[in-house]
Amino acid sequence: MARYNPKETEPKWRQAWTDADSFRAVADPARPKYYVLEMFPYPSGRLHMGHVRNYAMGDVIARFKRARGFSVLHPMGWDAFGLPAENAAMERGVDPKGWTYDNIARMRAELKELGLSIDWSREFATCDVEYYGKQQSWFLDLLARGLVYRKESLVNWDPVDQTVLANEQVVDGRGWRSGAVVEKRKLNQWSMRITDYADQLTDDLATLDRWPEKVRVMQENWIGRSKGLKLKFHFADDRPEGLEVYTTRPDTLYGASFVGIAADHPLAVEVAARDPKAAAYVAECRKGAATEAEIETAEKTGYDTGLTVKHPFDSTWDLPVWIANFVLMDYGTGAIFACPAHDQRDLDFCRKYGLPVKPVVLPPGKEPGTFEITDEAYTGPGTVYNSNGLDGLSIEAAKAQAIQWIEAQGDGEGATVFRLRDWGVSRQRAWGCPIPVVHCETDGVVPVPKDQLPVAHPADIEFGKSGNALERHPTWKHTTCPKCGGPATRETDTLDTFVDSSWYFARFANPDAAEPISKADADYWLPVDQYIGGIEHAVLHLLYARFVTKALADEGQLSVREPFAGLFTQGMVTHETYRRQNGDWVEPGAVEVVAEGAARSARLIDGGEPVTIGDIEKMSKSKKNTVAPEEIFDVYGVDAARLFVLSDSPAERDVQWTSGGVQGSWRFVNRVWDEFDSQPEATSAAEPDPDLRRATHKLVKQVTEAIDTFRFNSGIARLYEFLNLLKANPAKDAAPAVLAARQEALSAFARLIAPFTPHLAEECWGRIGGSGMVVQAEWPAFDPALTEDAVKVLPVQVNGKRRGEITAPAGAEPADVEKIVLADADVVARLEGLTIRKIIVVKDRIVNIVAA
RNA sequence: GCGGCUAUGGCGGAAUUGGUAGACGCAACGGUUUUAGGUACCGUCGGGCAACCGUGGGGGUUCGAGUCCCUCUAGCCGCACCA
Repeated sequence: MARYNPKETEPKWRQAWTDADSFRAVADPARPKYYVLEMFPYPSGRLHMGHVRNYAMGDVIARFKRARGFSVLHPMGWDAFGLPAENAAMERGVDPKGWTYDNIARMRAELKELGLSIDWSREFATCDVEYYGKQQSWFLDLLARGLVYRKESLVNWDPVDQTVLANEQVVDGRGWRSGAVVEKRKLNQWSMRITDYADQLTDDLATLDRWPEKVRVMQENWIGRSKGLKLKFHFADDRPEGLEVYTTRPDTLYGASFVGIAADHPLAVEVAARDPKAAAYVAECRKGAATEAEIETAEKTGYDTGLTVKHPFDSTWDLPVWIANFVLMDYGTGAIFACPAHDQRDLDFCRKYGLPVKPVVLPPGKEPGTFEITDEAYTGPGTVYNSNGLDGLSIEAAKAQAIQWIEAQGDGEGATVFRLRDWGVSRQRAWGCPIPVVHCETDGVVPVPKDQLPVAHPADIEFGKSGNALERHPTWKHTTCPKCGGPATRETDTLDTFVDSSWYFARFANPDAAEPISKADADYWLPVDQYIGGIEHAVLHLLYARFVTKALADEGQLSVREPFAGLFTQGMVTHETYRRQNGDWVEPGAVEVVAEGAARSARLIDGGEPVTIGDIEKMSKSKKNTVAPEEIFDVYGVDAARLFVLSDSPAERDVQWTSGGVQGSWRFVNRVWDEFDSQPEATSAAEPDPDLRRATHKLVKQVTEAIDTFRFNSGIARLYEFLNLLKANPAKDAAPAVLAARQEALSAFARLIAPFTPHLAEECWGRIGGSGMVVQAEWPAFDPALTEDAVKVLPVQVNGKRRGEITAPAGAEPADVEKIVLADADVVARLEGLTIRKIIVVKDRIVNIVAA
């Protein structure tokens, strides 16, 4: 059997594609466009199996769409700013810029080895000054528009690393890197007004019908739109201003027991100023619970301020005002009214402090006299009662009525409240996009004029110490005010790296454009037709990109209002874990796994020490359960590796890497090559064998549909199946009809495997004398009439149990099928002693005889 | 607590969307070739001697259910004192 040699063929074909410039994206108005994009990588320095799977998926789609006549854009870039480069600088004393570009060079080479159909002419990194300078340009546009602002806000401050940390970088109250206890600090921070778009970002989710439901739900929850009432309670004493609360349950106002305010509420601060006990309670609350688990179990506590407010519908009814630890200052108005009967937290609180509990919603089927609240609040449907004018109304009607009354009284109005907060984009880090403003003593914050962009990093930036190297630089920040010409200092904060990735897809439309986004090119290419990436970006990156797209569309810089028409979230690559007796993790390459029947055990190859086989987990350095792609490429070639990560699991689920699995893919590669290699050069002019011919057309249909629906594993299974069929119809000593059918089959097969194993496909295509390269060939077409078998095997059931089968011509009428069935000896034997009640014939599918 | 998803052989998973459950692959077992093999090739492979039984458990709809409905259980993911 001819051995396939990927070491020879794979580099050869990659060079051929490069020479032919096969993957250059051309905005051809005569052809439909297709923009395929995988989330661009952080240049960590090495390619891992997760990259292989992610980019292989995108490549399947890109090659498939290209073959189907689309003008395809499939670009690649680098999400290159960020903390790891600065950490490397501190740990190893290297320059972040040099470190990053070295990593990019290494990873580019590795990615190119994957044989991806990428238009490399569009490549850029977000740390290229040509890129972040354009980002500064549109940042200034949003600033001018009021979508960017600066305000003092509470941030997580790491006192050792001297920087702000994102919430995700705070683990159990400590900085993830330094281990220092994180402080809350008030700092002037730049923010983007994403909350201005909260409604649109929610509403437009409904248009994203090619996004996973899961991601849409996550975004919807994250934005957290709720509709209710903002209502001002008047104080019982003669304080002029009222106390504003937010509620989604105005229907339960008659069930109110108290009004609760957050410990940080201005009123609480005021009370604390004159009441030492209140001050002590507020201080206690501020310490607060740090972890989620603590919040979960934290007891509801409160402090009675002694103040009272009047019930909005009954001026003789006074409600006490409590400071309560479960009321949050940064949601709604920082104050609530509590209805214990229909809210569990309020109930817990009222039971603890002996406050009244009055039900005002009667569950269906309950009597007013007998319904009682014990230790569980009732939040279900029902009819409002105990509520004067609202009595008898449904919850929805009572909400509307209460809001109407409050509005008529001038005490408030129906309001929409979001959980989404504005996006804080300031980072005290040098390795990021500088924020292009200066601070002038006379003119305050002044934007850098666009003709002075980019605001670039200084060349002699000194990393290697904690804190912001831009701040520390001796000269960089000193400049002159563009307005008055007087002395000024540059802003030394840089932008969150999520800003960098919030528009890169639009820059790919034309990475050389003078303006940030070439409108003409973006109008052709955008939106991204298929975006592929990890579920971990379900909220942050995907939400920011949607926001920036809308903001830039309102600026007139873009036409689309949604960046990604289709989204696919792929699963991870996992591997078994192994541990030595002392608990140390061991890499798979050092372990030999032995199977005795179903039982498996493992030991070190070197020395034979037994090792424990652990859980299957995401490949990670810390658990040492990684397999280096280049080692796999070296043994089996790129195609076998690509094939395996796509074939063994559905694309949205995790795939478990196994050495046996990739060997199976490698076997397939060889068997395919052997099949092509055994086909004689001479062509057969005979009429093709009809069965093989039909199987070929069926295969084309199945693989086409599988790729279209991201069911790569199923498509590959069909290819394996078909290869088995070819083996059963070998070229050796074949009849001319079979040889002719094989010609058609192999021609289709080479093109069908091309998205998955592109190098092998080229080699096979060349072997059977295909014209040009597979990358230039059209996707095979199928004749629908030939995708169905001419003769159908129909299972025959008696009372729903399979009792035999018959063959009938495709499309046979039920009456004719019945005749065949009733003439079948096996079936007749089964029916002995029974009376046939009914015969159900589903055309081309099944026969069921109902008999008793 | 709220929201979402999942459950099929020893394992990953298929199943024309209500019509032959277990395709395809891995592992295992048996064989052939080989000086040898952790190679390659061929074969067997849900359970049961069988009748039959089998898609997490229980119920239902239907001529027919892995697929639809109700209910329970287990696991995974996201959010979380959000008023």
